[in-house]
Amino acid sequence: MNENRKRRPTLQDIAELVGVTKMTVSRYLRDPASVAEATRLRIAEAVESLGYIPNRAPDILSNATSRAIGILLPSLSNQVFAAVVQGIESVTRPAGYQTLLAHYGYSPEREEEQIASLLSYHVDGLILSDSQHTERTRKMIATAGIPVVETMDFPSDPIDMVVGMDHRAAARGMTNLLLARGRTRTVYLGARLDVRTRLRMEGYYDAMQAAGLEGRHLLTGNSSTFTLGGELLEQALERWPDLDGLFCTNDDLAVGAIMRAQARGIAVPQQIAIAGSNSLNIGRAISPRLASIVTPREAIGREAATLLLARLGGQPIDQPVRDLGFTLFEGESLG
Amino acid sequence: MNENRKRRPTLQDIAELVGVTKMTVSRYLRDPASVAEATRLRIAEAVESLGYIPNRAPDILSNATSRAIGILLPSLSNQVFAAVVQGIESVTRPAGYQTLLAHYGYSPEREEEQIASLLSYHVDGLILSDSQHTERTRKMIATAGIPVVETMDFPSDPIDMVVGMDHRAAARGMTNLLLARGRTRTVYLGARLDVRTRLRMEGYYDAMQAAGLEGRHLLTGNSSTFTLGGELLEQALERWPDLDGLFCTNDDLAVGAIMRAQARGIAVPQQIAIAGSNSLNIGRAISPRLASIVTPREAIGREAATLLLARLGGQPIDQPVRDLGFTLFEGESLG
DNA sequence: TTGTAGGCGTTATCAG
DNA sequence: CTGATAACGCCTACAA
Repeated sequence: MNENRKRRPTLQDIAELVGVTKMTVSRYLRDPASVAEATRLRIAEAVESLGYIPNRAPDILSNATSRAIGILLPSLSNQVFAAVVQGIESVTRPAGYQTLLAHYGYSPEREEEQIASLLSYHVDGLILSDSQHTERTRKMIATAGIPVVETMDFPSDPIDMVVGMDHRAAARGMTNLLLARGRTRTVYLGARLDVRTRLRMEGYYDAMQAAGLEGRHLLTGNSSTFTLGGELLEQALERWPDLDGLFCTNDDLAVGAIMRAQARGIAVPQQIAIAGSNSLNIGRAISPRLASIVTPREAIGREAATLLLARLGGQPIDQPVRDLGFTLFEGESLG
Repeated sequence: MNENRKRRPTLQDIAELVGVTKMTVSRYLRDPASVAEATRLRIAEAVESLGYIPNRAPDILSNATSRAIGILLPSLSNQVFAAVVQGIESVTRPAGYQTLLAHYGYSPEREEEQIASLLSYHVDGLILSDSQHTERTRKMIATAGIPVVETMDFPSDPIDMVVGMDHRAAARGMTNLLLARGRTRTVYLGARLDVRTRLRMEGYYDAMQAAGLEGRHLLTGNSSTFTLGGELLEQALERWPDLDGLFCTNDDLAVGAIMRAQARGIAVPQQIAIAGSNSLNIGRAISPRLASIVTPREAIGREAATLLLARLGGQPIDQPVRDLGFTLFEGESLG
């Protein structure tokens, strides 16, 4: 349907212009010093004038290698993953690896499609952001035989390498902080159920039960927004008028809850203590500053990329599962 | 260096397993009905058991077409572009087109690299998010001969098609709203200077000057964060203690400024009116609700993708530059 | 319904 | 330092 599209210049076109064979041009492109000076200058000129664009397809076809790695993100709108990508690329870019990004809206089926697509481009490795995958995803990865790093949490059945942190322990820690401040009627608020939300809820219940308290939670399938945090606060208050604390699965919900509380004249933290997770910038800007789990997301990205490149370089990996830990930021919202 | 990597199964492998030629397998994969039933079942089984992964390289190589379009994003952490991508994919996915995402941190040089990379994969079209490009970027795109849509603003020298809105007029409108509320000493706050920040500042000055007032602005090269909004507020107050309004280049800064003002006991909007741009969810969650320019970002994505696919389908484009307009949300932060 | 031949653009390999 | 040849995996075109 688009027969009129100009054919792109190839090595052959450059070669003809210069009067050498494409082989010489190919050499020039990979290492200019490998051709004679006179030839070099003429090729350089021809490449420039034709606006040559390299074509990866033949290379991929014959090498089955691409110097590209695929990154799978659950969501583009979650700040957390922007930081992970930054960490990854701080390692891959200097090493000359390209990154191909794909997102899948937290859906394992969509993740499968996206992985199939990346594999069809022969990426040399994959960095995943989830621990739940379809059977076909696992099989495709096994067939491709490329190294994989699962990031963020710890899969019960790892595909290959893992770089994560213990969300359950972190949530336990944060819940204990709330308990230490005397908050015994905390409610856990969760949105779109991804693995991390569930793990944090488990950590919350761990801590509550260890303290001899029953926990309470409110979940929704909607994706997290600030306004949703406000709505969940209202719902929680209606259901449990005596609540004295909120532990939110992320900072978006938590900040939304703080704002709604303040708008309604509920003092934070005096009447209700509020904690979040991920420690986004907005939690530092709001007053009171938001207590939050500090996730080492950029470090996770860096470490994942480092492991992957090490494996691609044939180095043995002594410790394929790495826990990057976490810290708790107490802020001013716990009382 | 990775000679031990398993070779992936090819059509040939499947064919040998089944006892047909790869041509038959190829046909089966594209249209199972085109193969005899008995053959079909045996091929299906073999495909499954080998975990066959399609390989795009040969196809790209021989067709110079990929059914993929490249999307260039200035930043992964800016919510605005997540919405644009969603709009694009709501059109491209049903049409069977893949999207390849690349980001360039607002740097034209990095944009150039990323575009080169996408072109090397033979994307069929490009959707850009900026109007400033290097010379080489323009040349590469011309050489590739593929359709391009520039989105968000209106380039003075468009490459091809354009889907945007008038940021300058929008900023003029918002400034006029501030003026209508009697705010004559408004300051414009800008962060990392991209084209939109500059256009909005121009719109602000347009309106101030039309009202016979001198404008004031405070710019920084840092990227926008909520805490930065607070800091800029402080700086502005120090420099112009009499300021009665802030117009921020985006909602992040504006929300940060509101929070800092509130923490310092400055009433918004009574003492200082505050406006932002982009109309993110947080502006609706905060109290007072933030006045903001409502940018039709998802619509921009949809329209851009629709134009691009129309062109790829060979349809004539009657109107290659489209203005999707804007609205102003007054919220409660203007007084 | 299935098979054969040839080509897409590049690089590895071997010659000169 | 440069050239010739073959190969990568799939699809189009043609043939049986």
